[in-house]
Amino acid sequence: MPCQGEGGITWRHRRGSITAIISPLPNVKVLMERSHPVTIVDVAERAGVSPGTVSNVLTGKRPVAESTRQRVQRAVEELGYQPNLLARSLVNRSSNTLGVVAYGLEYYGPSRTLVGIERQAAELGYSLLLDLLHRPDDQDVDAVLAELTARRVDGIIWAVHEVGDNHAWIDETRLHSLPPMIFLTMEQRPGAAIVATDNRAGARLATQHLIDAGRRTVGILTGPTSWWEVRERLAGWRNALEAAGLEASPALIAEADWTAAAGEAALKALLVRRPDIDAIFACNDQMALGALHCCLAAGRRVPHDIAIVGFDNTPESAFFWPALTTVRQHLAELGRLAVNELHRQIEAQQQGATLTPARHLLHPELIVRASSGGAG
Amino acid sequence: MPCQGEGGITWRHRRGSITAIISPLPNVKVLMERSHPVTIVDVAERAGVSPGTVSNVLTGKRPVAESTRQRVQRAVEELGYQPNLLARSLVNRSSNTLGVVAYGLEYYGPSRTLVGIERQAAELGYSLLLDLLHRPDDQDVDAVLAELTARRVDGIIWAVHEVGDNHAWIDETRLHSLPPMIFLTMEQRPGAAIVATDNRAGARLATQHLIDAGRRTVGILTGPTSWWEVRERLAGWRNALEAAGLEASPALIAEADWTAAAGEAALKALLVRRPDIDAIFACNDQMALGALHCCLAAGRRVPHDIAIVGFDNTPESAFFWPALTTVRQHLAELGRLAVNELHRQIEAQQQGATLTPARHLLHPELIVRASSGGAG
DNA sequence: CAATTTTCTTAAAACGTTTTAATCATAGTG
DNA sequence: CACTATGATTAAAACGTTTTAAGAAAATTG
Repeated sequence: MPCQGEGGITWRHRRGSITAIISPLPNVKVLMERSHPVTIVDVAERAGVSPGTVSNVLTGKRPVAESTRQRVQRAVEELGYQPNLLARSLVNRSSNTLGVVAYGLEYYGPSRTLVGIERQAAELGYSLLLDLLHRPDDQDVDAVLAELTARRVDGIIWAVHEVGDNHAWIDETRLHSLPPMIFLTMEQRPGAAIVATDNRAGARLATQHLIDAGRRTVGILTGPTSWWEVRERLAGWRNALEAAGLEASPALIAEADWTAAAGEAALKALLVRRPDIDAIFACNDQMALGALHCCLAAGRRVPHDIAIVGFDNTPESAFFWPALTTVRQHLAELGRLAVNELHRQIEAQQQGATLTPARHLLHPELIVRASSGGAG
Repeated sequence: MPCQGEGGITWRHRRGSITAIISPLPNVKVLMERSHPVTIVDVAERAGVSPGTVSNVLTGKRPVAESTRQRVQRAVEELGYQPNLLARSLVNRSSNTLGVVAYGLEYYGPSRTLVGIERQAAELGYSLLLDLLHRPDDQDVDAVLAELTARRVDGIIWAVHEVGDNHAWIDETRLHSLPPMIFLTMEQRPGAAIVATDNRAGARLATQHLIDAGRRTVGILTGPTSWWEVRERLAGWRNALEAAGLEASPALIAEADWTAAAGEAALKALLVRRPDIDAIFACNDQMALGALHCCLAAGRRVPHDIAIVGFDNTPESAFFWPALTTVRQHLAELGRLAVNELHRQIEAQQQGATLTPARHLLHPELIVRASSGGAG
């Protein structure tokens, strides 16, 4: 029978023992030279209780007498005990960790979204395991998913743009063997929760603004059409123009690769084909910058001869020359929402329920500046 | 004695059993309705060996007969077994994980660096645990460090700018209770390994370039001087000017907050004070953009009246008007180097050795474009 | 005051791996 | 053939937690 009180110790010492120097002053103890990280057993010994009781104090899941709680707390502090989350996760079958698979972190959108994800995750008590793809379309995705499940993440956020057929990577059966998962910017399909910006609405907003400003021949500068976002923005552009009875033909479309350099070149070629263009909707701010450059070089005044609208509202866009009218996405909010939704799914699953996967669409907003002539 | 061969099973079934449907076709087995994740014991049962042997096959750390290896491999595949890295980490006392503490991920530099970190980490087989600070200077850093050590990361990368006295957060005694750690962009001090861009050299490069172009009154547009990087760049600017016998007085310094907006305002004020300024070194590209804007608005021609050089070489900088001369850092390389160095420290520590902490300084390079008149 | 409930504690069994030391074949020696 | 190497395999003990079921002490009751 374990003896108690007076600091009696019944738990066996294992491995290197703790050398405690008890200073002459009462209640002041200095620990030195621990040869191994302190465990819950060490704390239990010092507090004269069982490991189970220490656990109860720490997790607060079950009642414990005030006096022993204090004794344990003091032992924890004196030893500088830090629980081993690996062990805890192992027995709990939950790591309090979310996996984030992302692409293009060096760009504005994804990094902003990641910040939102991290914040909300931290708020809900999750840690983040980060995996980056080097290309959106050709990578061994199985390896990263295997890695994440091997680490027993509670959920996965898929923040990779839908490009080409990469959405086929994770089919429904695959999804079945994975923890709860949420997709950012990916086309809706059964069994998967989604949080995304309404790209189509954003493009409509931009195009309608140009139409309202009296423009009649609105070209579009797109990213690669293998991207789902691009196809959505194209659709929005087409919608707005057709609704206004204006031309929305392929002849007005120039495809680039998201960069300012390519944007400049693509617009240059487009203007040769269609010198009558009096407005451009660029699918991101960088290509819009390239477009501004192109116009400047070609002697076309912005916005007098050509009005330009971008997409993203990067911080620099307000300082382009002229300042860029653009579409703002709520990127951090997107990330927060994704985490919240994922959290819901996780909790539901832990309680044995299954939620019907939600689908959130965030509405972008138009920021009017000089490049569209709209700022007056 | 455990019976072997013929698929004899000696390992007890625990929890929900595996229901295997053996199809009429030989060697084709379909598994259904597993009620629990498959463990190494399940694999062992199916292969008719002990868990220890399965472990030996999987880790390859000890020899195992070819025939049993194949039997185990097949069992692994048939069951779709995925090792539980939490359990493995627990017994190995190493999680194959690096903690990354970062700030300002929404900005160009940090996100680029993170990409470099992630790549090299993936290459070396580490997973990344990401923690973001919301501000560089006032946060409970203890909590994030505790979290990382609780998850038993093998090492920590500190990618937070040194601002104010935040370097005091992690003093040498604190460092002693942490896993190996490497600091990005932090002033050298004993006991800590460092990888950073040579900011001073970069600033010298930029300033010297302006001097060589015949400028005589070179102002500087800085970020907050509480940042270590800013103080370094200021020093480089001063070095170059003093070496050339030119003025480097406080009257030529304008402080802003890294944004284009503040850069524009700060330069405007500076030009009122010192209308004789004929060149500006801006401590990042965004403030340089603000500076361009300011000059444009004030009717000062760039580079004719004022030459401007930035810092960072953001992709957009080549498309500013005029195209921006700037200093390029090798940000991704910085991240890779940090991981490599940290990896060295980790390996050394695991072998009981201690490395003297290294200090890498990366040399930035000057990218000459139109804004300094240097492009011809 | 005996009987019963309530409140705290605890021993022991998980969780899913790896590792150590021991066992057991098998093959190689003299 | 007895003996020793050699190599493959295994039982059992870690790793550091939480949880379950049971037990002990204290508090409440009749």
